[in-house]
Amino acid sequence: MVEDQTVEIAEIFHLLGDPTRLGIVTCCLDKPRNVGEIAATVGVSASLVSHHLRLLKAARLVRAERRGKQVYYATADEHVDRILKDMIEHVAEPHREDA
Amino acid sequence: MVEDQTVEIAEIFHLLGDPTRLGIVTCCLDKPRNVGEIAATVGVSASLVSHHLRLLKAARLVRAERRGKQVYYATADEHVDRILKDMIEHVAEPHREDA
DNA sequence: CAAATAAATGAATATATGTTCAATTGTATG
DNA sequence: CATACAATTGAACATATATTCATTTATTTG
Repeated sequence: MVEDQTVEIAEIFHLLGDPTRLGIVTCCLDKPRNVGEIAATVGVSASLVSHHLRLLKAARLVRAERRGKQVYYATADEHVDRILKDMIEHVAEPHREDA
Repeated sequence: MVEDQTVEIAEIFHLLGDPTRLGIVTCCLDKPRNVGEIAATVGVSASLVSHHLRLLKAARLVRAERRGKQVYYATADEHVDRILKDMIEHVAEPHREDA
C-alpha cells in the first residue's frame, strides 16, 4: 500500500478512534441530528460536540445542514455508514477465546 | 448503540488510527511477516514495531507465531482483513468535491 | 557453552489532543 | 431592535501516547 493512502486512512480511523467522537458519529447514523440532541444522547457538552463535529466535517465523515436555529449533522455517505455498521457487526460477533 | 460497544469499537479504530501502526497491520495483510521485515517495510526501528505489535496483539488485531528466531505476525482474522480492505477501497474511490 | 541474531521490554521525553470554560456568532421571534 | 436560544470558537490545561535508546530475553549455531 502507498504511504499517502496509509496516512489518509489512518486519519479516518484516528477520528473514529475516540469514544466521544465515535458516539457522535453513530448518533447520526440513522437520521440527521442537531447538536443539542447529539450532546444529550452522548452525554457531553454542546461545546465539545461542536469541537468534534468540526474535525469530523473537515474529514468528510459527516455533513452539516442548518434548519433554522439548529444545525443538523448526518453521516457523509454510504461509505461511512458501511464502515461503521461493519465494525458494529464485527464487535457483535462472539470472540474466539484461546486456551 | 451501547456505551460499552462504543468504547470497544473506538479502541479498535484508535489502534488503526496511527500511521505507523496501520502500516504494520497492512504489511501483515497478505501473508505473515516477521518483525524485521515489517520494520524494513514500514521504515521504522524493530523496537518501535515491537511496541506497536504488542498493542495490536492485545487487541486481537494480529496473531503471533514464532518460527525459529523470528516471530511472524499476521492479521488475526477475516474480520480485520475486511475492515482494512473496505477502508482501502473507500479511500481509493474518487471524492465528491462540493462547489 | 559462547557468540550472534531477533525480538521484547522499560524508562524517559517530546508532542498531540480531548476537555473545559468563557466569550462570540448566527438565527428566530416578541 | 432587544431578548433568547443554538452553535461555534479560542485559549488553557491535563493527559495520553508515539518514539527513542539502552537493556534484556529468547533462539539458533559454531
